[in-house]
Amino acid sequence: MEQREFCPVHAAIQVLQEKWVLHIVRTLLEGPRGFNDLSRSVGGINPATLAVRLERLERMGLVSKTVHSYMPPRTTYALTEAGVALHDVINSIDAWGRRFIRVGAEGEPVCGGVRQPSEPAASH
Amino acid sequence: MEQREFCPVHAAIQVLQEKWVLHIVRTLLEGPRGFNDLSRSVGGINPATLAVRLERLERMGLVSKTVHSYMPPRTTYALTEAGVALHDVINSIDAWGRRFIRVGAEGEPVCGGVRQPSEPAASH
DNA sequence: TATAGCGCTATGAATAGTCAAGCGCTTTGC
DNA sequence: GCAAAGCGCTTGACTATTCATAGCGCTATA
Repeated sequence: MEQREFCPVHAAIQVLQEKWVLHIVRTLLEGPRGFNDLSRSVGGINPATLAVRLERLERMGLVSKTVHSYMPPRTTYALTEAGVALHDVINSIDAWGRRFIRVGAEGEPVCGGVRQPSEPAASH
Repeated sequence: MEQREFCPVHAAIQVLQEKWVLHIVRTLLEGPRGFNDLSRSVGGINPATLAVRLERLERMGLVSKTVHSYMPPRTTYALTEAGVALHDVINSIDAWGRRFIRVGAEGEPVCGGVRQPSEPAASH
């Protein structure tokens, strides 16, 4: 598509904006997991989609797949060094989210300014 | 979908992983822009998609829209305080990308180990 | 006068993601 | 000893999202 010079930020965003990728990375930062375990931890992801994402992430070198046994099937997915390095990205997203995201009236996320002490905190 | 307690990181990721959102934010961090200008700067985004994204981001409070005149149409989109705060997120993505992303043999992005300081990274 | 540009919206086609079911096989629980 | 649950996925049918392209009314510039 684009023939302009290679821009690392642009490329990084292209990877990270793919649906579920950040969720997958965040989950794997807690430790290696098997396919179904990962699926459950991420929550709501389709196995077909997860398989496609994991294959892409593995080809990119963000995730490493280890097959312990074919039958019974036993596999673990873990982050590579480049994947673990996304810790900083997740951390800054975390900080931003904690500071700016609240739940709106209809459950939709809303970004406010700095938290006012007067405003009620969303609590369940 | 999920009925578990509100998790700000999860919510933040949900917002940021939507296609084009990070690109839009990154562009708007450089300054306010009109619709077509923004479209060109982001590069490759469909106007229909951009319109939907901007409306959502505006409703969320990440982006503010200012209509200067209806005819001729003149509008600018800018980041709110919450949007500007994403500077840190973009920065860490930038750092990660510069350090770990290279171009593979077929033009596909690949994540390698630590990059040599001698190697230059093109900026856009 | 002609052209290009503004901020969008309307189409239909292409692509991406989702749901549900299920495979062969082993372990676990009773 | 036998049923049920779990493993890592795959398949096929469906839906949602994104795409390319065209165009609107109008004005500012050439």
